[in-house]
Amino acid sequence: MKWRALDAEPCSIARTLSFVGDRWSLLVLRDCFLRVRRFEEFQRRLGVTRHILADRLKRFVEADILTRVAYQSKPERHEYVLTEKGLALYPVLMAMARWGDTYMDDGAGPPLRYRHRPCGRHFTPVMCCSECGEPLDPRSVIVEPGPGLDADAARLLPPTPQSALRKGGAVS
Amino acid sequence: MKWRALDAEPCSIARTLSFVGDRWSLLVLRDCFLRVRRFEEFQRRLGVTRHILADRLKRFVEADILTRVAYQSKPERHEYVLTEKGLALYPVLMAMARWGDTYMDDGAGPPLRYRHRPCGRHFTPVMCCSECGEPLDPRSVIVEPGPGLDADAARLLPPTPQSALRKGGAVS
DNA sequence: TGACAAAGTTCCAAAAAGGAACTATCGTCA
DNA sequence: TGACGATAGTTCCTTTTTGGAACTTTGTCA
Repeated sequence: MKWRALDAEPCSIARTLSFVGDRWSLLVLRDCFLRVRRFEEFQRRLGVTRHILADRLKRFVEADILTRVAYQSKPERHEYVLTEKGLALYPVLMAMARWGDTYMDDGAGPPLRYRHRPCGRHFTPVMCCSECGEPLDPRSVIVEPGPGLDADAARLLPPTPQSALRKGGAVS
Repeated sequence: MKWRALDAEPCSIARTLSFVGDRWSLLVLRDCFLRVRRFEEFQRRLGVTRHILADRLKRFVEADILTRVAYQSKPERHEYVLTEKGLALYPVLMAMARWGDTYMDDGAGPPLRYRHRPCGRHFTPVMCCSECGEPLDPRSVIVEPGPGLDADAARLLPPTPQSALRKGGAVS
């Protein structure tokens, strides 16, 4: 399958990956969330080659994930700022940070900690159910076809009734 | 920067990306969460070339994200099942699904819907603060150095005091 | 005038992915 | 017995994507 064809797949994960499923995209966005805004600073921090960085920034701007804002003229200089659509990728990055903190810790503890301004405490991000607020367990989630799933694409569905995710896992 | 060197970066997102930051890894895992377990079925569903699939599965097994379980002998056949470490990547995938549902909807609505078995309702995944339970807004999170951040790596930190994430965003 | 900075662009070599065919083991069926 | 199918890979070659370094452009500052 061709790579950029992913955005036509009837799967929201595949569509998201058509933007961020490569070596550098999410690291560029991580830096955006850390208030990095300028080409040179992305390049210095990430060590990515310049033409890859230019390409990723261009694609993000085209996708309205970043906007290019002039911060001076003569010569014209721009910086890259997250849009609302870009800010909405925050849970993806926090989920990765959490996983890395848990499983890729080198023994020294997490490199960064996060403090929640409203409650004032250090926290970890937890993925919760929008309806009941409980933390999500993959074994407690039932996947169902949605309105955007055409008949042909039903191959993407899991078997019914849904089997256990693993030996000993919960079954309906 | 060399790609696999990412796992040595003092950043949990970079370390996580050293496993899942490529074209196919997260799609393989998506299928694992949909109860796909066998080589042929991954290959058929994803359209990925066979040697890439073999390589990704091998790497996941080596990383203890999947385990290889025999389901018959003569000839020996194995299937791939998520470990706890692999199951812990669920929030990453759900965050991507949510973003795709929101921003990559082709007008037909989401391809899949999720029902939370404990409360019985369709839900969307929401990233929340572990301490107060409120949904996270990137503009309300303060990033601080953690114990795993050596002095040299402090370059990864954002400027202090932390500037606004975007024009009009909240500032401390 | 010459050095410097920011933001790219260009060129070539190296690595990774795509595509198709090939291999190996065993069971089944004629 | 021998062909065929299923499963799970492996091999070979081509195309695409990255890595690395140098080069360009526009304007400031000493």
